[in-house]
Amino acid sequence: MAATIKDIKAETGLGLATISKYLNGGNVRDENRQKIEEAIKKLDYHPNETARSLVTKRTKTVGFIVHNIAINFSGVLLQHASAYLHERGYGMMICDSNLDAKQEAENIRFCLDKQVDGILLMPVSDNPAVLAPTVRAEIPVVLLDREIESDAFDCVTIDNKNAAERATDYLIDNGHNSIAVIHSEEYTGNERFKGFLSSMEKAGVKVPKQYIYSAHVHSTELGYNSMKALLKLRERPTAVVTTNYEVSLGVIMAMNEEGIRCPEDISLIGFDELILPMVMRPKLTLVAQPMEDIATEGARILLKRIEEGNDFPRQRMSLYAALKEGESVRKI
Amino acid sequence: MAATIKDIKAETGLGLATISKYLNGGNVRDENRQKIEEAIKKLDYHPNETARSLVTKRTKTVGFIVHNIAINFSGVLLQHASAYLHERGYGMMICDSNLDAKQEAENIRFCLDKQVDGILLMPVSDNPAVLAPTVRAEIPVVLLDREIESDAFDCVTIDNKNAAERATDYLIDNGHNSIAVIHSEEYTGNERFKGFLSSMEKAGVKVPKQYIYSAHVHSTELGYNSMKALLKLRERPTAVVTTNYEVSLGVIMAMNEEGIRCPEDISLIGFDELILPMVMRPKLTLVAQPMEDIATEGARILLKRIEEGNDFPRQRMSLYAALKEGESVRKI
DNA sequence: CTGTTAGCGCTTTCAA
DNA sequence: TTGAAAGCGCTAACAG
Repeated sequence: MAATIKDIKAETGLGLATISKYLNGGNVRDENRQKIEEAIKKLDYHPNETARSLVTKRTKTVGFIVHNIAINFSGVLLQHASAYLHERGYGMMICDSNLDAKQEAENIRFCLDKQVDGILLMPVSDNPAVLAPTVRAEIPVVLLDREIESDAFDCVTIDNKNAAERATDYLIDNGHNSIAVIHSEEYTGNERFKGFLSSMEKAGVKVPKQYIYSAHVHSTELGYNSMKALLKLRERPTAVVTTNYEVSLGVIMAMNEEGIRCPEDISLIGFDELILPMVMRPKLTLVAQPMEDIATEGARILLKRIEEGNDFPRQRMSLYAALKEGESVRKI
Repeated sequence: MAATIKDIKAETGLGLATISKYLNGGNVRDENRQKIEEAIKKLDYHPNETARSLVTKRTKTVGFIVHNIAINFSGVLLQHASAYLHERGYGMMICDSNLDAKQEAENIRFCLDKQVDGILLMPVSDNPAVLAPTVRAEIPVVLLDREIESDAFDCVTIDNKNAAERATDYLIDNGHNSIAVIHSEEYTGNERFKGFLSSMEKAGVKVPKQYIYSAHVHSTELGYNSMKALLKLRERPTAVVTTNYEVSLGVIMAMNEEGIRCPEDISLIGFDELILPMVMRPKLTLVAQPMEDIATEGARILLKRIEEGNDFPRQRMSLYAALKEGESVRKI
């Protein structure tokens, strides 16, 4: 059996309170401090965090609920959030919603039952109702990557619409006006689609229906199938905008299979500076999300709410995402 | 404040023990069962898992310590392990060692302090000493992906040496005998390197020194730099074996930059069936690790030890990794 | 600065 | 089946 504070008491002859005080950084007479430290070493004592949590009502653990843990984007966010939290003594309970709103709701309940101090959520659902239990439990939630229509939660996203608009502007500035778009109907996909439309409208270019592809969620298949379809058209677009990393991969697959060269035959612009766009040839021109900032800002806000209470206004951060020029866009 | 079992007691007039029994699936008179269920609904009661853990000495949480959470391979393992564990009511506390042995040791301590019931570890260090604290705490550990020289821990890996040997055999069968290898000095890198050498020896082919590249850890840079160096040689190899996914990416980057065609100019064979090899052209020929099996077998063994105790022998599973033919190897 | 005491919310004997 | 009581390991008044 692991040593408890009582064993330290027996070993040192001191009172429980003194030992507890020492453990929590309080002032203890030097002589006693030494005794305690010796006993701790001798007995290999480590405080039981469960017991501690029961009385402090703090678990020093936050839940991180991810819409899809298998994708690279999540891994990078996880990495930065986890580094930030660990440095501050917090652990991270991870839950994968697997793109399923029902699983997401279960995950929220799960985290609450585990008494997490707060939740970092990359939402699947856009329904604020799924978060109702967190409100009742008075557990703060920070939304990452996607927003939910509700002023009850902090959130950290990028300027999705604007970023997509700038990306499309870039194509137009390079002489393109026959541009297709492949997007999802998720939050980010929709916002980015809006940005695309806005740019096209601004430029006075009409977008034919057969140049718009979409599906419920972002996926490699969506990109692949859409690109295949686009290539069957009599009038092919000269450029394609994708609203997500996986979609870009699918598009590239399809282009490769059909022997289409990029950017000579068709230009491409996408999202997210993950490993592939750097490895690919040509280098993909893309909108680079500040992933580290999204993660650490989200974690920072969450810890602030946990440790300083709720008496500051909701934070809705929209970070700037820069366009990084690669070689996948041809000047016409 | 959240409702407690005492509130249920007050609401129903029943004893604490009866309610607790109900919560834990015991037999309760139908009439009382109804009362309890009503009260639970009315008060929105959820058992406090922290309190529960304190008395049962079970947190129903396992630690998952990953050598590097940012890479795709980890994400996929995480996905499968998390699905398996959640289904069985277990949570997952995640820690990233960031390829640093010191952080790994801290993570182990962290998990132990959080009273996890068991640990899934993708190790950075190959020193069994880092695991000493888990032995003292009598917390079971299952090693994933990499082994540690010690008969104290279960582990689930693939037949690394054999897989690399088969991959190299494949090159040789296709007429190659001028083959370079790029590996890390980590466990998997070394094992796979051994397999490479074994195959070459079997075929009676000598490997010149300048065809062997290595570094401490697997990385895109290692692949990139090594390939660049290889391409400067007067006598270039006709094929390259890499011992890891990231390394392959680096190799491909270098080939692209130098305008080397694969497999026409140089053939390539690598590890791990993640997204890139499927998107690339040509499709990469590779050793596909059974990632789902690694994760779920590891989790299965861990839960078995947690729930059934330590009275069964150490498990050292070495799963078979199949060679998947792509188009990156040319027949000579 | 130190020690006693009373819980945190739950499970678990044990007797009824 | 039920309930009273003890206690998991710790912190937090409070009095000394």
